[in-house]
Amino acid sequence: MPRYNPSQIEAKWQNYWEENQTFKTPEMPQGEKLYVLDMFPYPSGNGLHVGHPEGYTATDITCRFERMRGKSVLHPMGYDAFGLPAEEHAIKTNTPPRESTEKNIANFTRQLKMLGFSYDWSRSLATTDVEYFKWTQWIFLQLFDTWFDADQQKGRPISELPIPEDVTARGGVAVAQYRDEHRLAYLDDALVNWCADLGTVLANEEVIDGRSERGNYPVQRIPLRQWMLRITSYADRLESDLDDVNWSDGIKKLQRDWIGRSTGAEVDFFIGGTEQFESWKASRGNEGFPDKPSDDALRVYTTRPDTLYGATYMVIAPEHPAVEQLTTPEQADQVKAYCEKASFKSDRERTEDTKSKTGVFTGAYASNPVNGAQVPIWVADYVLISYGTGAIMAVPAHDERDFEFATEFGIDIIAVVDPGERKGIDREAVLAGKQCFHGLGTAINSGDYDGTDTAEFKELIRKALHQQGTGASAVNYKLRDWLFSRQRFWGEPFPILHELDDEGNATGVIRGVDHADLPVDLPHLEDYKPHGRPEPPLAKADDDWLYPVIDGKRYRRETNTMPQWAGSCWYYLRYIDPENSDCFVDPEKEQAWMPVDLYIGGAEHAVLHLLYARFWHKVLYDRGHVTTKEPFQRLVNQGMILGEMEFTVYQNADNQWVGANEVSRGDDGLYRQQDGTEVQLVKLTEDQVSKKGDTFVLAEDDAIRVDGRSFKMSKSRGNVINPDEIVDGYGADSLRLYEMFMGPLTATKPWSMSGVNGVKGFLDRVWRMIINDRAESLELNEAVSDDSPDDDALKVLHKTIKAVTKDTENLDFNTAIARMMEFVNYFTKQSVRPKSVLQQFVLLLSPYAPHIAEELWELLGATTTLAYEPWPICDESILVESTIEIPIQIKGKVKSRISVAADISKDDLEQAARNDEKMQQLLSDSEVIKVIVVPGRLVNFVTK
RNA sequence: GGCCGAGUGGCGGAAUUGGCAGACGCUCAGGAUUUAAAAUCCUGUGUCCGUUAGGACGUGCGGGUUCGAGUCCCGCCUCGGCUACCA
Repeated sequence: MPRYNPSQIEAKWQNYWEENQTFKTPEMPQGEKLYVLDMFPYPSGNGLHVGHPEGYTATDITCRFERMRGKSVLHPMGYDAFGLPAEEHAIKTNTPPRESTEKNIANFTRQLKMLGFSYDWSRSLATTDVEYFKWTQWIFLQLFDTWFDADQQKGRPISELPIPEDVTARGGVAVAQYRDEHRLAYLDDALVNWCADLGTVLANEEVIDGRSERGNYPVQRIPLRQWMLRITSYADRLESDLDDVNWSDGIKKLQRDWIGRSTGAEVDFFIGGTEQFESWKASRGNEGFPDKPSDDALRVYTTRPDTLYGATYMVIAPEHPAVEQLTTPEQADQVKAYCEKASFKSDRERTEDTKSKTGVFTGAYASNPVNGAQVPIWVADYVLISYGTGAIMAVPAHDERDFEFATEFGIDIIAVVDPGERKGIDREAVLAGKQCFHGLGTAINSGDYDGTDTAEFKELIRKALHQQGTGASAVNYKLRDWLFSRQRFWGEPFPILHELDDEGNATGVIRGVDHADLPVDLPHLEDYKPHGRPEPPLAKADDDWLYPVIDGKRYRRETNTMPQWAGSCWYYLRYIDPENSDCFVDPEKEQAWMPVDLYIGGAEHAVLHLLYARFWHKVLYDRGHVTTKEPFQRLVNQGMILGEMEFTVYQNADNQWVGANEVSRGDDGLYRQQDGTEVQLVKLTEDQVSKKGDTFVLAEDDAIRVDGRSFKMSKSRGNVINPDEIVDGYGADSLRLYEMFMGPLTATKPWSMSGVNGVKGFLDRVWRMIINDRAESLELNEAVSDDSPDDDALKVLHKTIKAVTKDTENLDFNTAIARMMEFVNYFTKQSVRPKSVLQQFVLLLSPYAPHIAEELWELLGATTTLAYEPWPICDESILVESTIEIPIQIKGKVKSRISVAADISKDDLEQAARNDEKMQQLLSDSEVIKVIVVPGRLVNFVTK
């Protein structure tokens, strides 16, 4: 019986595509190009997750569709294979990381091929390939060789860095040091996030609530000399160039918020005592605002210079260099104790108690530059050393945090902004300093500025401060420089050498490895486990690797490795020219294929990966290696796929039901709120549940509330769906189709096994529409005919072509599939199914379910793949209807329908509506006061 | 706490510029076919009233604009995601 047999068909066509290299992409685009990119997966040991095929199917549909529309499509796939999990796994299973990584890659490749994606597999790459990371190292050397010219807003070769005379005068070592300080890749003693359990430092972005994102281990802040990338130099461009790309507003906003640009002013508060204040101010008036704060002033950053008159105290971070200088002898013990305590506090502890503010008075005062008022200087850990100047002027009347702090320590609160009368604000309380108001308003208690509104005040005070030399406009970013080194084995080695003196000590001179000597491969190590100390595992390499000698000079290799993000910052460029051994990408090919026209992936990469990749791209652009400012022209984030809907309720020890709304989670389990008795979670099947109002309840007792929702798939919850099993049971085409039919690509949606079954049912019907599944051998359904189609058949076909084309263009795959289902529902009812119509339909289906489509295409008479057949064209003239049905409303409610000529005039339509039998009846005893006629749409009578 | 997104049948979801709410699929029920089952096919499936004909209500809640609101405006509620002292 020739039933639809996906496993047989799918294997057959996957082999065909591979043998015929159907999807091999030409070196250079022929005709219009389209570069469609998936976020390449991390090849974990668990294999593919159903979230992967969601985005991959979406891009594959687009690629197959556009190929048929004649575009030259680049659609590659690879692996982001360096990183912590692979190394952790390798340690656990005692295998070399490369071995287990390669095994995982093989498994991923098998799974991806099993899904029938039209990748050009000859372009596949892994970030762990030595030939790949050779170029990752090369790009790092580009960063090392670049400084950022703030005037031109551009990265330039380090050789073009202007060296100040006084540096030149101090000799070659000073010049080299000056250069090192300005490179985009530089070494810095930074307070880093050290994670002892992982044995590495982590980027800020990898630390969540003071714990590691991977593994959830505690993270400590310690000072360590680390490689940093000067991404902050590019903050402005990373922000403003978002205007030019086609990304969702949500993702753009996430990136903007992460960059966190704010504008305001830096202001110096004099700390040399009241007597000298006037003379200090006078000298500042002459000399202007210095680039670096002088010793006699404390510099703050504020976004609200208009509230300067309300500054009743100042706060410096515990790590601020001026702490010691400012602290008076009487306060020394207290301040010292506070600062020590703050340094031991983990980030977690510091963020945990954001509600209660702590701090200590230094004993010192500063003079407010606008009026000479004396303000006390405090130390408090709610001010961060890493942002702004590490010091603030505190305006408790108009800043929530300062308000809390001032309330806690009984510091004056002086209102300087009058909110006026507005909803939700108690004006009297604000003016009395009893409530905080951070909005805009009118200045009060601000000397000559009284009565000015906030925006204008900002501008005036900025000018005044500039003139007086006590302040200047400033811009700050939440974005910090990127901590780029890791103390782990499984990453790209840095192509950097540290010069040694005769005793074998580092001289402080560093150099890049010559291009000719790239790649720097990882050394063989018997033991690469982390040991809880910041010394990287590569330090245990043989001397041959560790101590190269060049031109008689002995060097020690950099032993840190790059973070996992490195490889994913530029992989989209390598796909364009993956075999090139002279160059990371051929310039001609780069120009022809870039930018990426469509990039689809999960929103979890919305900030980090995309920001890092854009940063590298911009550096490569500045240095003339790529021709586009932005790498990814259009970005779409697929939604998360949740597990199957779960119904849960609770039971106490006596097996009595406890509603989901009555239960709370305690430290050691679940308990009933009312009496504190312990309860247990019970999973229910659908038939045990019914609906009452908006809530689910137990079918046997509708007083017991049942919780019904879907959860994120996770091993611990046991709701993970394995793509292998779906393909085994239903076929790859069903999996692809189901994931696209679930709902809009960007929406979060729950998995449903019966939904998969439903989609399989559709493919079965497609098969039977064309194939006689009751025959002994494979033959066409007897309804399939060579006759030319009648008008209705053509109408259904062209309606389908139109809708599927439009929906596919817009990535509205769920509705495109619905339209194809309608087509099949129509034609399975027809006893005559013209072959020409079915062929067109098979082409429409092919991007979605390519295997069955190829098979049916062949059975309908073709001898080669349909992958490059022209996409069906909708003939609009066929769709023109001569008569249409028009609803007739009374006061907006549909009361009747009439059938009229499609091109009926407005007046005739109204008359036809009035003539309708039912309308005459309904309108007979009421007065029509107005008639709305929308030709082609409706007629609406407004009656009294 | 802040920001973003979303609330439409039993479930997933459809609905040009405001213009016939519930396309398509699942589920469930009934029927046909079958010795029986599976598979398949047909019919029905928002709620309420009504035997039928038909009618009323209905897109989280409360208001508003409009001839007409799922869609626009104002005020709330709930859920999900991200973020968290960034001055």
